[in-house]
Amino acid sequence: MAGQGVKEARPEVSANSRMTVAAHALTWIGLYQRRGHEVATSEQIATSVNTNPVVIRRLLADLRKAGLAESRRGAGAGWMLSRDLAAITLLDVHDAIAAGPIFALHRSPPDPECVVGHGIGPAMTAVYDQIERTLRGELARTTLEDILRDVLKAV
Amino acid sequence: MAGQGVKEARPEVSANSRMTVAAHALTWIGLYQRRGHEVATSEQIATSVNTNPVVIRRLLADLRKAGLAESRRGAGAGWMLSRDLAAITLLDVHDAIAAGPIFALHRSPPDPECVVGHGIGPAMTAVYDQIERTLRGELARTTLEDILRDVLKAV
DNA sequence: CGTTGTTGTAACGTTTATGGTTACGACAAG
DNA sequence: CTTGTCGTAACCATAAACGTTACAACAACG
Repeated sequence: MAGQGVKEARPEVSANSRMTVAAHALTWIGLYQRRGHEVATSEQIATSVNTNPVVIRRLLADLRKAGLAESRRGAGAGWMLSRDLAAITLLDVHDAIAAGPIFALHRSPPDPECVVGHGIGPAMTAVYDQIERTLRGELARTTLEDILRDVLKAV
Repeated sequence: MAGQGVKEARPEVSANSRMTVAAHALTWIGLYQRRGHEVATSEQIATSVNTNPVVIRRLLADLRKAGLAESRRGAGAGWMLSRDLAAITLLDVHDAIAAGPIFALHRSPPDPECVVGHGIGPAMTAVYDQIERTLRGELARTTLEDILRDVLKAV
């Protein structure tokens, strides 16, 4: 090869941890409430997640919009679940955090004069749509109750 | 609400178009070869995709590493497929472009002293692994021949 | 009615993936 | 030797998500 560059290996990390953190936070609140507490603070959750409380508040704000969590203000404030862990699926969480599609079409539209450029969009969309449907089906199969059971089993 | 901010609406674009462009490029080469041409240039492909030739060359370099495409240098150089469109699945393309996982765990490890922080990683990994398996199964079901058929049908 | 603890949210800065562009060396056909 | 194309580095731009600081809003409680 020509360059035999030192700087190869295009990274490949990315990927959203929002789903993980959201599931973590809700599960934490659920367990905390089952142990008799009224509300959980973003500070407590952030300690378990190992991040900043503001990150938790921002994420929980999205979950609240979706009707999965509620918050109370003032002194002694905090967060609680809107419904039981068993009634929240990972699909609910996924939709709540407005996770975008896995794949996307071209950034700028391909050449419409070209047969391939003209037809590739719909062709790929058909595949992507089917994959999204399957993904949603998989996510819908698992509830946060399942997750908590798994978590407690690992102790 | 307090702020009722003007700057809400967390964006949600992202998503990889690499898969789309890779499928587009390979399909284009395949069709071009069926029409009697030996090789396709990155310039021609870039015109159809509506991007820069270097982007195409970079992408095809990845596909070549995976054994899906070959290139010829010198004058009259260009790209060709290593095997027929019918023998290339979207899973092959997916693996070739080294697409990362859909979901990720925490950026920095959660609190291991906390029950949830300790067990949430393995619990979510189990779910994510199952989803990846399903995704791969779906991608393996479609070949570039299927894509081309769809493309030509739309004319 | 003030003190206090917590949410709500703006405003930045940082990191990372990807795409776009320019530049130029390597290479092979003719 | 000329010419056309790949191979790749180098750099900039864009965008998403995270991390952090700051502070107003708010409600319980003395």
